[in-house]
Amino acid sequence: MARERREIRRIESAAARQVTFSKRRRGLFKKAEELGVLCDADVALVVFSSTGKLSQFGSSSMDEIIDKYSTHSKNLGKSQEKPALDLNVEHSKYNSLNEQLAEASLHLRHMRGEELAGLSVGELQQMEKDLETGLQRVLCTKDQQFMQQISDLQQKGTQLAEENMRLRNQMPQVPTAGMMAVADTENVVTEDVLSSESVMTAVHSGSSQDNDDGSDISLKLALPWK
Amino acid sequence: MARERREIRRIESAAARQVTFSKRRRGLFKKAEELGVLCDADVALVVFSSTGKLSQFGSSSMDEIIDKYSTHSKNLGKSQEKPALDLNVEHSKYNSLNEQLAEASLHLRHMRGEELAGLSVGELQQMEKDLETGLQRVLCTKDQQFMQQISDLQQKGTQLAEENMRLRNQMPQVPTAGMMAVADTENVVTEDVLSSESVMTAVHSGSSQDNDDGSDISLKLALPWK
DNA sequence: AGCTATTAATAATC
DNA sequence: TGATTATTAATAGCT
Repeated sequence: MARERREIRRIESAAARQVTFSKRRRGLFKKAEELGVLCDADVALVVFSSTGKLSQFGSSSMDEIIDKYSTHSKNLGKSQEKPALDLNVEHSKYNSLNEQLAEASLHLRHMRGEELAGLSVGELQQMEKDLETGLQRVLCTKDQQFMQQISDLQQKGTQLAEENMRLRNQMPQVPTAGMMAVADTENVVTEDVLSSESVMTAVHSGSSQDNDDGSDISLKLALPWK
Repeated sequence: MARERREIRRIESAAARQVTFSKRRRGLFKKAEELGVLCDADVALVVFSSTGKLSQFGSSSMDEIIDKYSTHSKNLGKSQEKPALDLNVEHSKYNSLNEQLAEASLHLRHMRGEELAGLSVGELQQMEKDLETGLQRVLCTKDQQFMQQISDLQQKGTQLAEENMRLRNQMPQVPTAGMMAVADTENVVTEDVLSSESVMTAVHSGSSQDNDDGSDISLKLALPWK
């Protein structure tokens, strides 16, 4: 990469060696960093110059990467000086952890939609859409039922409140404290729980029939509550 | 250094990333070796691919260089004891942390709907499960809130019903048809909408009046919803 | 340290 | 994965 090709041999001249070291070291670190960034890799680089000077680079924490390395290399054969049983156990644990990490990484990539050779995007999307639609429908139904229950309850509450009012009005005397409290409660009930649906339009039939039916229905809904 | 300049950013496509990783890794290792030879330097290079695969290079013994590095770095702060056991403990901690971090990060991105290019059937299913779980939790929360609303309404309804009863009992005469209707309603109400909370005790006033009023009320309530 | 002439690395493509 | 090639990046030899 230069005016002239250079043989890959130890540079005898200390000065030239130093110069080349500086230049190439910079290039090497740059490359290391680029690899780490581009390929989402963990890179650890340690360089001791011939003068003993230390340079280092780690895409993340140096110690972390080195620890990881140690774990791997231990797993792959080398028996440490103090191959205590505990150590071996620890090693296998580390091994397991590492495997899990790799697996998790793979799993994550899949989740990210990467490395999906077999499936077509359209198929996947269709599947997702279908599932989502199904879930949405279930949700809607459930919500509607809840809404209905609430509506019914509200209706029931309003009905009872009005009934209370009527009873109170019919009762010339005997106003008790309990009644007062109830009155308050009624007001609260009247407040909208489902604002969107509480556009109650008051309509009255001039005549009064079918009362029983209406009340029966009301009763049915009300019963469940204690 | 190629057909086109490439931004130094994480390559999203796993396939492309893998290809680039292979090429650049080779280049990096070559450069590392050349630096070691040309400049008589000690070079240690450790690379973990995004899949967790380990690659390493050492101009001399890896462990030797790493030891040297450790010695150097020790001076600059951290005290690394010789007790391998402690180191191992540290390693496992590190690994565990890494795993958790990576997993959390992945899940987050996934939840956000990011990085979903393509998936295998198996992986898709898992994704769906995860998504469903998230949805389920949202649903549960929503349901709980609905339940709470219903519960509150039921309480109010019960309170009102009891008040009605009290009022009725206090009213010696003037028993109207409407009252009867209400009484029926109460009975029906006893059916469970929320079985857990439906312990309504049925109490009836002997008299029955106010039929007309009751019907009016029913109509009012019924109209709004439907 | 800068500056090029060259070589080496490599991104895109097959 | 490997080979090919057009380009870019790295860098050897000088100043």
